[in-house]
Amino acid sequence: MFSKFLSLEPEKQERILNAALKEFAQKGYKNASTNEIVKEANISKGLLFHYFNNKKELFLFLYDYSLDIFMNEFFGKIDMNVKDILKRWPQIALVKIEVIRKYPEIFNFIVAANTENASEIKNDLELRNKEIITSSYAKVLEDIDISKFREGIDIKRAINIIIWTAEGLANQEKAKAKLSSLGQINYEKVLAEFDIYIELLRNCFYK
Amino acid sequence: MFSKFLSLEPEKQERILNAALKEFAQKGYKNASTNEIVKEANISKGLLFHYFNNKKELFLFLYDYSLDIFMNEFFGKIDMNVKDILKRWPQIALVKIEVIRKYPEIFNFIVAANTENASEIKNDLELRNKEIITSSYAKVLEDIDISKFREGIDIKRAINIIIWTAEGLANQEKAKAKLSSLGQINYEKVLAEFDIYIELLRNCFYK
Amino acid sequence: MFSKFLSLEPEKQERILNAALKEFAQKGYKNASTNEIVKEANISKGLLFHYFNNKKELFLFLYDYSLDIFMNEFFGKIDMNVKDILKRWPQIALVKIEVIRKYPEIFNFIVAANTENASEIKNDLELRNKEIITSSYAKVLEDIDISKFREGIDIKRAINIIIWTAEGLANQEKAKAKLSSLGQINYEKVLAEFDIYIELLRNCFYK
Amino acid sequence: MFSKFLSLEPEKQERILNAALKEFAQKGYKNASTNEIVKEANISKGLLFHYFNNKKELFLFLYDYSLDIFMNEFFGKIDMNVKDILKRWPQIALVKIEVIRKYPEIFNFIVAANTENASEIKNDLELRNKEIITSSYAKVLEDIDISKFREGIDIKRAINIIIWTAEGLANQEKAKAKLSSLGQINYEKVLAEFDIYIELLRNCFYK
DNA sequence: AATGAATGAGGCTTCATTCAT
DNA sequence: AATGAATGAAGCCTCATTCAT
Repeated sequence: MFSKFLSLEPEKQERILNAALKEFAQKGYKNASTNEIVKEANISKGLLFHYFNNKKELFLFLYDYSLDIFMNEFFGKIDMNVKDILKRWPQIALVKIEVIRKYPEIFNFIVAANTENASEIKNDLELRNKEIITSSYAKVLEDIDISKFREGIDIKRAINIIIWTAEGLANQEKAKAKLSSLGQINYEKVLAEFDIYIELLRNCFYK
Repeated sequence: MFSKFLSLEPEKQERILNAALKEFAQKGYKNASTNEIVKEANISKGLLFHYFNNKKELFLFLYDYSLDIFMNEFFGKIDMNVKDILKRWPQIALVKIEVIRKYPEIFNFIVAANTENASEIKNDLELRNKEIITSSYAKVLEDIDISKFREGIDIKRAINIIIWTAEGLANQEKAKAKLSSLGQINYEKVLAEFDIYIELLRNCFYK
Repeated sequence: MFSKFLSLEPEKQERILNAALKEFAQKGYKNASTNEIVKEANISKGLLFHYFNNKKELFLFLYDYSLDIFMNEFFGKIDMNVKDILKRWPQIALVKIEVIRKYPEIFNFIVAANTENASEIKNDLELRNKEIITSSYAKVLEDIDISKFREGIDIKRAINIIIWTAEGLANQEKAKAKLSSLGQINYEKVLAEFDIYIELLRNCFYK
Repeated sequence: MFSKFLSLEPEKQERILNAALKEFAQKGYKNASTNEIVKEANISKGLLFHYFNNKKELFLFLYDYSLDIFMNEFFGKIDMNVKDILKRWPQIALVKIEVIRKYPEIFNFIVAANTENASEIKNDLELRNKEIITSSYAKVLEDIDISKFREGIDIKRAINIIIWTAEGLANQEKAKAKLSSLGQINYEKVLAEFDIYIELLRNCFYK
């Protein structure tokens, strides 16, 4: 399908990927201009369509590519031997942070793609996400040791609370960072904060 | 600024607002067509620009207008005498549901506006949201009775967990509804589920 | 449908029609350029699409318009009181010549449209032609006096021979004109030639 | 001129010719895509232009090639010893049918090429046709026995009527076939009909 | 105030042709 | 001879915005 593009010299591939990633992340699908992409990538108009046929296929290629890199990196780094969810969870947060630090543009693109309204791609994105999200959640929660939960606790819902707390904290910190002058997240502080919440939840749910 | 528009006969004002609300909610900022808006509102092309100068100002006027209506209705209905956060919170959820049911188009528009990437409006939206969100959170959490919390509990963070759990549950149900055949949220079921989580959290945090 | 265009000042309408007629007649549907049309008509790009939505609708409007003018003029001038086919036929040929002389561009366009391969419009043209051609033939042959035919003559086929002879002659003369230096048909000569054929056929088929 | 192409292995030559023939016949000159041709022929883009320089020369080479094959086959099969035009003519029709059945793609291409409006090739086609048509007509009518014609008959014009009748009938049947569900010509029926017309004309023109 | 014709820049996409390998 | 990546002009069409009436 995209063999023409994939057999390109890596340097050029990257130039095109980065240009497209950046343009889509900044402006969204509809507003992104293929003109800008080719200008930034320093290739001709025709060449982009030689590789990707049309704007939509370029976008979806980029999405699959980004998700692939992100997920591989992510799951490659998680230690599934940690069975205690309150220990695995901080680990996952750490790994996620590392991956974002390693591929910031890719992460930006994925986030932007999912805060997107363009009807042309909505279905295709949802199709891809449905599968990925459910399978990722399952994987991340796989093989959790539930023996540590206090008796009488509704374990399924307790786990949900743990997850939502983690997400909530992450979003809060992101929002704070946006408001601050630097726009940068202080990861060390976040992790420390994270530990406090974990302790709080441990007292609630564990024996 | 928009005095010309505001001194219009109310019926015509509404026609224009509804047409624009609907178009933006359905298609997003960039994809929305001023042509469709004037056709739906049954006014001339020139008139729209006579009132609002350009598309962006129309959109932002609509956003301010929507937020205003929504917030007024929302805060008008909340009973601030309920000081127990685990009781106020379900109340807030109920009120939110009522307001959404009363102004579905306005709510759709606000949601759509915030899942929007168009670079032309991103900054302006964020500017508006920054202020609103922080002040709303403060208001909703005002005057909470913390005497019920067990001793030794980190109250500020416990409240955060409560909030994030509520948000997490809401998002989960929205996602479920999207995947289901109807696409409709069963509010009664959600509220029942909500109660279970509240009980779980009460056992954790309260005396 | 095309009310916007039709309520234009006639001078501008004509400018646009002529420009489009000429471009399509010269280059065929696919090869014709809307860019050239607007340049020739001295209007902006957007305006053409404001009137006609897209290239195909412009073309089909032109076709219906051309056929309408041509047919009205044509049938308006034929004297249906002439019942003898060998007299009506030269009359028809004469009328056709007159109409072509009056609207040469329109005739050129109709001919060009029908020597056209573009798949985008083939169906629409055939749809229009099927109806027009059968009804025209019927009208032109309506009420013919067959009492003059010799007994034993297969009248239906004899009439076909008469028609095909007329068409054959007309095509031959057109081809000759194309080869000559002027490219112009000498109508007087053609009519004289026509009379000779009519006499020949009268001797064959009539009492 | 095309020596490079002609010194190719015949199998490859044929692959290219058939691919191009098919594409042009189906889509017309302008609409035909050199991309599709090279894909179908399984050669590289560059090679096509190495052999034919450009699209136009490819098309005209194909036209000359097709006409050459068609005419050779056609004239090779006609029995010029049949001197009676009313007998030679059905023979010619039969031969034409045989050749079309033998080389359907070539015939399709020739027909399509001549119902083509593309300005780039119009002149070149007309140039080629002018010569071919006049010389073919002369050849086909060569050495006709005119002694059978009744005295007083204008023989040259009578022959024209015979020719036009044959053409008229052929076109009528083609049009009928197009409208029918199958789109196929029933050759046996056409030939029977042909015989009726020949008898009619024999009674008119022959002693 | 109100209209809607008119603009023209910019959008995506196609395609014959070239050229380095 | 043979490849196919690369070009860029030209194609059709959209759309916010302006302006004469």
